[in-house]
Amino acid sequence: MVNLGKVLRIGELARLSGKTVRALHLYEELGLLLPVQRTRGRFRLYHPSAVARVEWIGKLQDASFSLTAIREFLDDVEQERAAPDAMARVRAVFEAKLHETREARTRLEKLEADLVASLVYLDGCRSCQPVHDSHECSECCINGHEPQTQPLLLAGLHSS
Amino acid sequence: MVNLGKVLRIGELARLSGKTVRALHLYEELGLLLPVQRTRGRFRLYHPSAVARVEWIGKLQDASFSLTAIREFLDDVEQERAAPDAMARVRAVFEAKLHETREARTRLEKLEADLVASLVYLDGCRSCQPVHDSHECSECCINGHEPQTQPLLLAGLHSS
DNA sequence: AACTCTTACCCTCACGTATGGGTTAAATGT
DNA sequence: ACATTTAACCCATACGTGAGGGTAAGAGTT
Repeated sequence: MVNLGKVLRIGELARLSGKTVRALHLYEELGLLLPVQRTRGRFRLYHPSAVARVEWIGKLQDASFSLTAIREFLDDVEQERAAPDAMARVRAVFEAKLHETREARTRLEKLEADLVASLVYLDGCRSCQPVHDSHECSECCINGHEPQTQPLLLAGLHSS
Repeated sequence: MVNLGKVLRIGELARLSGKTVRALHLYEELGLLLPVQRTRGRFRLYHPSAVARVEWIGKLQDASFSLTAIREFLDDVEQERAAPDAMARVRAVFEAKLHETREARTRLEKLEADLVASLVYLDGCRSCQPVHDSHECSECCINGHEPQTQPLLLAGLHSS
């Protein structure tokens, strides 16, 4: 946008990609991102395609690849262009990640249910608030109400 | 199991709760877990209910509460037994977490779709492998195939 | 003797934050 | 036309964070 011509400075790249300057420095340290050149004063200058590169890194991070894993991933692809199993490797990695993701989603769904159960339980508490003062209500809600039915997320509050 | 009577040592507590000794030490440093007493030789001795406490900590961690957040949570509940809004606070925290969780699940679902799309794309690649040698296929699969349709998770591989 | 526990220290990852200075581009002054 | 100032930007370096993992030397327990 600002640079109609060719290059971006790190701040622009940061804004366009949604990352911080610090993060981009780190990516360079780890060999994930290189400026096409530097100014005389050592300012980094990036090709516009760096935005896509950084966004790609972000995508893989969302997929919970570590930065070093992303680095290995790049190495694999760059150095094994001639190997017959390059794509097979990528496939394997993605398939493994897909399984992880499905498991993570299942865990999140369980957590959601736990949270809802806890909120329902606390709703029950609120209805007994008018009956006695709030000190007793705390006792009632945290310690009472038949301990077995207490949601897991509230079960640790009694024994300090 | 081993201690029929009263107390657990840290290793037993670790085994029963599925955490490491190191983690339990950390919880103590942060004020989340206290031994009922120590032996003359400073070995920590825990009440059996500590197992539930540790499991509760784990549950909240699964809900992506940080340990310091859990600490604040405990403070809130312990120090505000007399305050009328103690339960309201707990509710608020849980409701916020529920929203976060739903958002996280949505993100995971998007990620799952991305992964599936990438795998489908790679399947397409594999079908063109017999046509030419693997070097060219790598070029084809990573750089070719109409760039716009390339899944996001594969889009960063061309511009090194 | 064999096992468990203690404190203490360093390692990891993906950055955040702080320091103290250098660079660049634009606006102003002469 | 050239010089200076200014604001914004950037540099390298180093230390801090969270939630532990790992290891070691020594001391306690059975």
